[in-house]
Amino acid sequence: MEKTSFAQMRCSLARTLDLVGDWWTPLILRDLFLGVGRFDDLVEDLGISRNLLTRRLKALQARGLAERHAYQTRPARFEYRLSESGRDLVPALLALMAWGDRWAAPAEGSPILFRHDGCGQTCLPRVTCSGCGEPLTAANVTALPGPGGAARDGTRVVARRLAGQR
Amino acid sequence: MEKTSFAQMRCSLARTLDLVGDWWTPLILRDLFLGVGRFDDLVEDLGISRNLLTRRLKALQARGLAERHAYQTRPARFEYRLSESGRDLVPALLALMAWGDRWAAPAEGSPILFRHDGCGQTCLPRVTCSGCGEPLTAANVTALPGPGGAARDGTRVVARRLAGQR
DNA sequence: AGCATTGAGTTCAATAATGTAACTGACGAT
DNA sequence: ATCGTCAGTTACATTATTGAACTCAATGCT
Repeated sequence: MEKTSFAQMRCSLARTLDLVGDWWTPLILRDLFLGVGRFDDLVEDLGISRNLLTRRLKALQARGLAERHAYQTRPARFEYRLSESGRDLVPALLALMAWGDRWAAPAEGSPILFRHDGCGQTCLPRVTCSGCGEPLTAANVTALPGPGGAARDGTRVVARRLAGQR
Repeated sequence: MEKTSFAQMRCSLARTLDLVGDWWTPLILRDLFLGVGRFDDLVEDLGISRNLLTRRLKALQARGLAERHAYQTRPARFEYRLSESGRDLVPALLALMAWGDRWAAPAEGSPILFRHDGCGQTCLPRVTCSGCGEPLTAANVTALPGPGGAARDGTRVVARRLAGQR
């Protein structure tokens, strides 16, 4: 009766969630991105319990999203940093933040803004098509069966539908 | 000793996770987007237990991300659909899927592809700056304090750092 | 009419995950 | 010699998730 793993599902969203979908994990990644990487700072910033933070950080290292670096010896002290794959996840986190700004922002306004250094402006992250650069929406994208599709747990019905059967 | 709520945190990512960050919830939203909206179809597709699906669907309705529609009467039968805010979340889910395609894809390749109807091409969702259209990365965005920032649980340390104190 | 089937859930018991709080242990500072 | 900091552990209570069986109303089949 283990918690169901999404790792074997034939769906890239499921596999992503298996790696970073745990409660607290995206917030930890956000903090690492923002430069909050020490154990006690994370505890204070998030209000997460210490034992759970320990487990999450170990899992993030095991999964390759974060790395543990000693920033001093005697006494040995460590901080956590994003790995390459962790940094690559940041834009997706920004997209989730942008949704929160639109649909769940506090009355006081956005707590954190982001500046795009390229153009210097405070920006809204948008999800766009790599081909033409236009914004993607639920209304203008169509799902197609991919090469790795299969009717397994996680996409049993979806795979049938995409294949055109029922 | 309740599960910690992220709803009151002064961070749009935390507030987003409070609404859709539960285990299974993003996969349910994916299925609703793909047109799998009936109770038994969701159970079969995902392999989720029925009582948990009941809870998740009720929560999604309560939070305004999904709606319950009768598609026939006598006998009364229902299906779930994305609301406006739920549809608006789809691009962020696509961004997460794109990350999974890069970092956690099965050997067989992407299970599902998406076509952007505007340009007709199979596309990679990218997160870009609304101002200039360039892709956002962890390296080219800088966090700034926003109007709703506050040193509360969730951003206690981050808010201090952004404000320039330590 | 009698019985199996379908859709949309409930109920129940066992196991896993999370939260709270106190504790450890190696230093360094007063 | 004691206090404080950092980076965790340990123990225990409370929720969550799982798996399986069960309900209930309305048809469809024979």
